[in-house]
Amino acid sequence: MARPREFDEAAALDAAIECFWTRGYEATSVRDLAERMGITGASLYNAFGDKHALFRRALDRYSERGTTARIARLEGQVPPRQAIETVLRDIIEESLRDTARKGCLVINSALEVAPHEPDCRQAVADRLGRIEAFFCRAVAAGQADGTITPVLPPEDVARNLLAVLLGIRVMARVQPERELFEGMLRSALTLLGPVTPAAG
Amino acid sequence: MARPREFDEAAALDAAIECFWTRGYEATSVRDLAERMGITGASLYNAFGDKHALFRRALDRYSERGTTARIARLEGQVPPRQAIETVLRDIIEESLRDTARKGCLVINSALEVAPHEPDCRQAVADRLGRIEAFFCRAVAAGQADGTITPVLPPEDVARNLLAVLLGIRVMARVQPERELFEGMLRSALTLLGPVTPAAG
DNA sequence: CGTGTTTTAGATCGAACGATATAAAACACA
DNA sequence: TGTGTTTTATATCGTTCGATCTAAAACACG
Repeated sequence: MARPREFDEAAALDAAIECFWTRGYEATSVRDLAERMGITGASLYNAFGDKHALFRRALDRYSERGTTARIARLEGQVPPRQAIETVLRDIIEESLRDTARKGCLVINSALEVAPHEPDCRQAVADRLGRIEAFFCRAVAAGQADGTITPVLPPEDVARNLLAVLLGIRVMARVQPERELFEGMLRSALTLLGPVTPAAG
Repeated sequence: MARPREFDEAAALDAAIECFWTRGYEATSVRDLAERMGITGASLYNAFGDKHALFRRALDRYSERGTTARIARLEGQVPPRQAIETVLRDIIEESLRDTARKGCLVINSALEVAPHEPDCRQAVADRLGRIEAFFCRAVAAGQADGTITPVLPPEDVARNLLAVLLGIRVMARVQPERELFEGMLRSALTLLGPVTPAAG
């Protein structure tokens, strides 16, 4: 019983994601956002509240469609070792295609926004915790079915895999290089043991 | 043959480092900087040029006294394996004491500033490249004297160690936890092989 | 076809931004 | 003790910031 929205909220959020992703939170102005979202400043404030609330919406939307979503699709569908490797290889390829050096919005926000905003910090910590937990479950599953060596605790292997993921995301914003990324991954995969567990 | 400086440039730069380190580049205003540096805006611009030039000076000064300096002091003085472990353990302890979640200025700048400013990107890439090169030299030296297993190429081990360093620095800004940091390190050190190479 | 409600567009708010102009103050050198 | 030069302090400069006001436009409902 009122005038309807003239813009697609999802598309507008995608445009906001693009802005925050590329330039960061502080360097993105509300005028930048409104222009890229194809709406006026008044509509932006009417629909989303303020800049910070819009950022939270953008961060949440990005999170739902990022690595966490890929993990949900892979886990249980492919063997654990392959799931781990696929997640990290996809991030490597994405980072090498990322000529604008956007990196990952969650991890960019981890450094720029999270330390000063408790709710963003919680959201970022939650996402990274889920990734670490996935790695841990996958390693444990691989150890259970014999495809991953049980000499290391799955928690520690998962932490190294998380470090590799974070390392790739950081270097993607500075100097994306295939050999660097694949070297990080190769050594981490060594922690899983030989690919085919040679029986005797 | 003129009026002398009334402020200590080094101390002023330290104050500027503190500002950029804690709040980041964009969120730090020139007025914040001048106040913390104990000088007026006019003196700041007269002495340093503009905000970006001051940031570069601060980043350079920080870099000279950070991990790179510690590496220079350790390398050649202690066994390679111990040098690697000391560097990373120091970063872990520093991160756990870092209640303000400042992390590392170089890596914070890697995400916020480097993608958009070629000269900062070059400076950051140079610093991280030096750290990776140190890890590589240390692993190679350890392999040469038999204290590090030669089954992995030193380049790849160095890349994983760099990823662990970056991972610690990222998580230090979000959620510093000893078990996470030490788990990253433990698994990376596994790549070096057993501490005492058991003969037969 | 009014009435009520929300969204739109455009103008603009006060505050803060990076940076500068001006002139007095503090030195080196003659 | 003048002269030249740099640094200092104060008061801004014009711009942009995040956010809001006003009123017209667009719908649902009666």
